[in-house]
Amino acid sequence: MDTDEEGDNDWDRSLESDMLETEGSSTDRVTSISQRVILHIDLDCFYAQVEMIRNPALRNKPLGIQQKYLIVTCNYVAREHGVNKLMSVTDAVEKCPQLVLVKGEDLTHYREMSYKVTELLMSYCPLVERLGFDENFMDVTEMVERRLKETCISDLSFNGHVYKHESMAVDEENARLAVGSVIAAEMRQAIFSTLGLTGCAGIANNKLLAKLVAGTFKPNQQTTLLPYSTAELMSSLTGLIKVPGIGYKTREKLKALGLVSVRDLQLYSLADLVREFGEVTAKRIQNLACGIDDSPVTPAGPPQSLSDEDSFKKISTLEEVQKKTEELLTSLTERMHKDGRRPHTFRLTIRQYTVTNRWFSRESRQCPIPNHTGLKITCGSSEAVPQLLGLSMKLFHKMLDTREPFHLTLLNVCFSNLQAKSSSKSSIASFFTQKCPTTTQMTSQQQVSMYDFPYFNVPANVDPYVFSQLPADVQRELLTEWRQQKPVLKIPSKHSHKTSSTRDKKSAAKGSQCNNILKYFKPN
DNA sequence: ATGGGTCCT
DNA sequence: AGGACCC
Repeated sequence: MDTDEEGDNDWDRSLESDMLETEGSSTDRVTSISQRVILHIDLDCFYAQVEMIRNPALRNKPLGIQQKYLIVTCNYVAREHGVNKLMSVTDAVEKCPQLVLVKGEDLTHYREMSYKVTELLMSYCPLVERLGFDENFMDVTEMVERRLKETCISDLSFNGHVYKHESMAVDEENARLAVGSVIAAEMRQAIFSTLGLTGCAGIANNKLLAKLVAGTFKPNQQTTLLPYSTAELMSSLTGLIKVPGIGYKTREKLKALGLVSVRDLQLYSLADLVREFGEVTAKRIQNLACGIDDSPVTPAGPPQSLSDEDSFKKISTLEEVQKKTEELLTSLTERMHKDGRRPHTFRLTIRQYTVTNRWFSRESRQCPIPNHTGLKITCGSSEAVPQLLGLSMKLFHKMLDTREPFHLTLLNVCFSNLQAKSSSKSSIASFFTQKCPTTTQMTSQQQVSMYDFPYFNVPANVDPYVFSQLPADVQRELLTEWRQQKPVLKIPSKHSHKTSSTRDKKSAAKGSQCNNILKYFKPN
């Protein structure tokens, strides 16, 4: 039923849409050079891997990571025993009585490892986008172009699987993806040898396809999608909800239109779809169903918000609310202090128990953070928590009339509107005004060869991580300038601490003076 | 669901 | 402030 043979038109559209050239260009050569090469790197059972690194004795045992009554993920030994993600602890232990459980409600270690992975990837190529804690997209198009110029096509081969092929010769058409597959293997190897983590990679011409194809061989494998196999990959999806970008609500609306399969959505009238969703969304979801996705890889910076939450069976008194909120605030302010930036907005979120459980919806109230409080958070003063607790209770009373009985099942505290506490200048501007008298050397990392080093074309005195934090258009502008000229900007290199000209790692990790961006991308 | 995150309306 | 999406 799901087999699809005649729908060729969709794939012609797909190819055209991803081309950078305008419609007139139809030669194969132009087509192939205009395609992006996107990697999706997806760590295997991430929380379980982190716990197995923390305690290697868990390696050969079935391991489940428990949050409340749920197994949120488990290692592959546990999966062999029939344990799966998001199983209840009861069901999991029934399936596998020897299952070892590790509590995973505190995300600190996972978050730290997650940023180490992103940081490592960014050291090769600045265009890295995070998705959750365990997935990263990379746009390696420029790296591929550079390598291709110095590589003979006859010396190339695909690394890992090629979707729906047992083997694949490299020719001019697929050479760029082949180079992408080699780069993907290097990224996975770098992650494994420096952090001890395994993962999967997908290599394709856009994010959607890279992500989907990454999942076709698991765990610890990689797969490349050739453009002409797009139709097969998309129609292998068992339902519209499997298309990233189509979530529960959209699936339900599509179901109401009679659309349940990917193919249904591909072939549905766009005009009718526009009537339901509006033009932008209609086009986007129909394109997704066709494997078309021109969304860019947007480089990750430091997080836009920090939050801490806890769920529970029941909280029904003000005292309990106060106590739980204080706990949450204590850990959140600690994290915020380590971040180094100053939050300007505070939000309190609750979830109320209701019998007619309207899809677990939350309510929130937010307010500006007064200057004196914000400063205390950032400098790590113990007075910050009581002040925030005061704010929290005010917000709480805006949501609930506490003269009436209440039943909460969740509390969340969140800092947002995070601003670098810089001295008058914007933080980005200040990077470029700091002077660094000595030119520092770029050292290669780990087993990475100099040839591969990420910032091949950025000046040696530019910190790659700082560079990677700049908006993409600024990056491109600077790269263009640097290609033509000597660098005009003086920026302290992160490697310069080795020659003692800047802060060492420890003071950088501790120091409240340390630049906020580096917090997330420097080892602790 | 859990304990986070993103961006858009 | 809520809603959609992602893990």
